[in-house]
Amino acid sequence: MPRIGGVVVHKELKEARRNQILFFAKQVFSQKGYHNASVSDIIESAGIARGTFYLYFTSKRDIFDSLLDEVLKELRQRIRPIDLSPGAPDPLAQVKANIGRVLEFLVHDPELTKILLHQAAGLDERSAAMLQTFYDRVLSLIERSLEHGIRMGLVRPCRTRIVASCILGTMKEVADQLTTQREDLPPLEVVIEELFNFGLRGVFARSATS
Amino acid sequence: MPRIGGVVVHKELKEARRNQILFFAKQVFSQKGYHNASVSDIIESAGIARGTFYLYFTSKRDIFDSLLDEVLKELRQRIRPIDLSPGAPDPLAQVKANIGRVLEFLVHDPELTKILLHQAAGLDERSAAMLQTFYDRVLSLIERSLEHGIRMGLVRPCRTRIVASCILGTMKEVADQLTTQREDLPPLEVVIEELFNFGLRGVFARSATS
Amino acid sequence: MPRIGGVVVHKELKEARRNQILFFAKQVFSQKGYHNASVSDIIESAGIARGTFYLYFTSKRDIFDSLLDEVLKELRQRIRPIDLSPGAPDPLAQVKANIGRVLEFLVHDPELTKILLHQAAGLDERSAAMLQTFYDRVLSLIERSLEHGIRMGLVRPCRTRIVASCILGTMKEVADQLTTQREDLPPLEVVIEELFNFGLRGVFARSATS
Amino acid sequence: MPRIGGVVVHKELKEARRNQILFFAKQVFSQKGYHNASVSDIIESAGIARGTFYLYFTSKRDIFDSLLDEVLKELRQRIRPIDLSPGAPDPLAQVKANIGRVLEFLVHDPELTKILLHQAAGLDERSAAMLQTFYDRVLSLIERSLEHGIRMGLVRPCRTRIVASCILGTMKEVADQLTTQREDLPPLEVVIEELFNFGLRGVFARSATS
DNA sequence: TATGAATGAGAGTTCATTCAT
DNA sequence: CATGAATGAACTCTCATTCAT
Repeated sequence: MPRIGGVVVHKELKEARRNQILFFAKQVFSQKGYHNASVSDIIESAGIARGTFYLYFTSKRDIFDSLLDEVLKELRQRIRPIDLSPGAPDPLAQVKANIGRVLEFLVHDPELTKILLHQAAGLDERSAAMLQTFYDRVLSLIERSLEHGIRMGLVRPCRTRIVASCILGTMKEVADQLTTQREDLPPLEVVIEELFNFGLRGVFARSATS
Repeated sequence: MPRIGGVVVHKELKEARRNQILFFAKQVFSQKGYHNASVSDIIESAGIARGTFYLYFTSKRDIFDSLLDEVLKELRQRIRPIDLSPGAPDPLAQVKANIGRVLEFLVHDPELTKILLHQAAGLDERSAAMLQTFYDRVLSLIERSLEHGIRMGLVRPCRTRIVASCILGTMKEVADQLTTQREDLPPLEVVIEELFNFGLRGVFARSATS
Repeated sequence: MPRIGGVVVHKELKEARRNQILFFAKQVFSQKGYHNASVSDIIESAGIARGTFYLYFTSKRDIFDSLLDEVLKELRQRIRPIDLSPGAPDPLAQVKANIGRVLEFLVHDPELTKILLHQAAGLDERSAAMLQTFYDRVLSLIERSLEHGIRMGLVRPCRTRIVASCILGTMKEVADQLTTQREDLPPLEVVIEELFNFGLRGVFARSATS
Repeated sequence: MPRIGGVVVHKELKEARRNQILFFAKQVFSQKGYHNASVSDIIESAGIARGTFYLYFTSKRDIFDSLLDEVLKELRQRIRPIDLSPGAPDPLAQVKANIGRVLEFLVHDPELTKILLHQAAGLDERSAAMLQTFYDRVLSLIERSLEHGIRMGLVRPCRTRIVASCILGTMKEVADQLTTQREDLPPLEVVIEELFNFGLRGVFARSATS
């Protein structure tokens, strides 16, 4: 028991230290960008020695990837396929819940959002591939939902791939605005509502008559 | 006269040389990203000497900014406020024309698009400010159009700022997909049509009845 | 008594531990060389903690010196001056015995031999001085033997210093070959015989007639 | 012509610069050893900037290898197979000439000799392989000469491989002594003579009678 | 105007050593 | 006595920029 306890405490401490460094690296990367952020910046802000950094991460790139992994993993958990089985909640409500879970997380961690939206995009092939994989999965999910919707008569026939891109784009841009703009932020529910309505009905006043 | 002519020819030559370097830099930046692209990469692909580069540009950053300026300037020209004066074309047609002009350019110059969407985003404060200014102008334009539309009864009442972000987001994402995906590209007109319809009517089948 | 016994046992344990670490360090140094071998390599292969290492040795250099000391001390013991007192064995037999004792040890501990011949040579002033001292002693011993031999009419007159170097060189090179070549090793006695004959008579077929 | 001249001068200048750096690196490596010599040491002694170094050599290792290449190449040129064709000089004279050419070069460039004998030996697998190849070639050459000599009745029957090692060893050790000892250096001819005689006749006074 | 050798600040990374537990 | 997390000096290498030709 004490032995195990010791090891556990030990592991927890290591984990805690690692998270502490990750926390400061997140700030630094989000503020200065990957390339303009130096390992020196990170260790200074974390208050650790150079060597300590390399005790927990194999390289500057490694710690960046850890952060990127973190966002993507969290987002993957928050984006759930629409459940169409009998007794499942209203599909539209499920869509709205997805939007809510995603935006909630991104707004709650603006640095990670910046890293996802601004830094990871143009870094190199490696991160491009990570993002590609992630966004492709998301797009496929949206596309399939649209196809289901069309079959059910809920969604109007359309080029699902293009429309899926549109929907992804609205999410990205709104998330970006929410994390960049420091003022005039409407309550998150309002944003979600607007986002949802825009995707559902567009901007036209009486689209049915057109 | 010959003097003047000489100078003019001279200036034209300088301009041509400059554009030549810009052309190759565009390829290099779009492919490798700002930081991973070295001045060596640019001068090698342009076939000029190191010193020559600094005869036309003051720094690596300078040439990148020139490229960024180029996209933004071109896009600014292609995005025109909706003309509501009597005798002007149908507002919706004007909107669609705007979308068309923008996408046309971006698809026609995928390298510049990549630079705009991927590289410029997380570079530093400087380029962040340039983009901010540009996108703010675009967002304001969209917002004002929405407000007009609401007043005219064409557009349903909504949070115009958020909806403007949504619209901007769809444009960005679709442009990105168009320039990244090398295959399965539908004809540009189809994309424009889908984009336009999505913004106008959303995805809902019979939104009027809801 | 138990106290003393305790201390003795204690000291023996310490000594055993020390030797254990020395043993693994020997493998590591001989395989990777002094500089490419890290303290991490040593403690990992020895299965001890970082701090433990510094309980038994003051530095990486210290443990290397200990190993070097070990070889030199052993070799010094195995190289014995030729005993010319009446009743002593045949001088040539004594020479051959010397060769035998040295080669026997070096072949038996190839790692130490590698450290002696390859690592210690170009390390720094410190080890250079250790080797210098050792080899000088050996050379002097050989030289004095040659002088004796000349006086006794056994050895032809020659520049004893240079010839001593030659003899030392043959020993070094043969030892190196013996510990480097993993195959085709002739029996040690054969090697000793050849080495001895070469030093004694050279390669010439009938040197007496020349 | 002027064009070609320009290019030639240019190339010559580059070559000169390279050699200049090589010259200083040689001193530094021979004095401090590969690992204790830093690139800073080299550029300081050469009086050039950090970047300049990497203009002429790709890495610290690269410049060391260049030096090692230099010795080995030169030595290969100076070691010539014994010519047994009719009318060729006396084989023994040829052997002595080989010894002379090799020692001459090594004595003339003691730094390179130190690098060859002390630094390159225990550096790593890479340089070990280079040396192995070189020494194997030399050993084979000696061995073949011995075999010829045996067939011609000039050389007494023996284990040629072992004896070849002995001969190589005498050369190495004598070269080492010559370049290490700063005083008491006998004239090179004397050394060559002694070395030659030792290899030929050994140390025994009248080996024929034994 | 064009060149490209030279520059040097600054980056990421390693590793022998220390010391609180 | 044993541990291993923490340290930081020192290393090699890169690359935007300059300037004499």
